[in-house]
Amino acid sequence: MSQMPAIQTILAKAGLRPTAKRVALAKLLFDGVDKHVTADDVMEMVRRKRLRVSQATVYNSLNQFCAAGLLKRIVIDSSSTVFDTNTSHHHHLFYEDDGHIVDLAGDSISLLGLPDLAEHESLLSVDLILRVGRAHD
Amino acid sequence: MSQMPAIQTILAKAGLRPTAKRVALAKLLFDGVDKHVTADDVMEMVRRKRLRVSQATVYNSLNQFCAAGLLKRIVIDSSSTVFDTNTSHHHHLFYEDDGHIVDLAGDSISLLGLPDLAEHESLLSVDLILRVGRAHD
DNA sequence: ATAGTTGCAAAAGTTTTGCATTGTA
DNA sequence: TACAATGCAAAACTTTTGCAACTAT
Repeated sequence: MSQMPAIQTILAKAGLRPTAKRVALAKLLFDGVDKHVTADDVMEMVRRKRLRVSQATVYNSLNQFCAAGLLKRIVIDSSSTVFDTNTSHHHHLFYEDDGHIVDLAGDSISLLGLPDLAEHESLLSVDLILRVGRAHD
Repeated sequence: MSQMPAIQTILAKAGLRPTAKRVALAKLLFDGVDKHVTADDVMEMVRRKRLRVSQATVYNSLNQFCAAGLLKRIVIDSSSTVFDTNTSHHHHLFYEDDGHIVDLAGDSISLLGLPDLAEHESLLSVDLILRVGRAHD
């Protein structure tokens, strides 16, 4: 189990003030276990823990965490945005059946033949999603 | 320029009745030039051509075209769904600046190290998006 | 003290749906 | 004729925003 720094430290390093709501949400997210959550998932966690955090604050905080580099926004399905607590370079296996997502180490797959970009352009990210479903046989 | 079969033929092959609205929308989309469009883009095309097709019908038709394999849904940005008239296996370059999308031939990039799947699972699709932005130097 | 945060409700944007009407086979 | 397709408006959802009250530094 990876040892996480104190929540206060995580927020401080990201330049975010450790307010009550942010600390509460960060505790839910940064517990050392990688997670993939939607805003609604977080609302559900908040409800279960009987916390008092509004939906707007959940959305705002997730966006702030993203901007600060604590979360990564992943685009899997246009129905809702998923946030990933694993911010390192990696890929995703997406199970269409139940919607769960599994991380694949970034170096486990190699991509050959990536195109050259123009001088003034840069590759911001390489997003690879493997969609998996039940075999149809 | 690739020669497209008649719209009626395309729809018939897909098992869709060639109704006036569907034919009109199919003409906009399947003109031999690959396109990436959102529902809103299609509404805009409809307006420009002074066609009388409602928003609901645009959405319904795009979904029907997708289900029939005439369009491919691509997930680039969770803000809106993009439909691709190129239904063959390929990848995407996404320019964050202006949101335009460029196709990359499926065989131009090779992926090594794709994980093995369980017996009852199958790989439905391999979606690769290269996000490009202005170089920050 | 001051600048950043929060909650609430409302707004905005995308997509779906119910239902009466119309068109296709 | 029977069934599918259409338009309209309204609903459903996700996400953002304006503003007054509050809180960390």
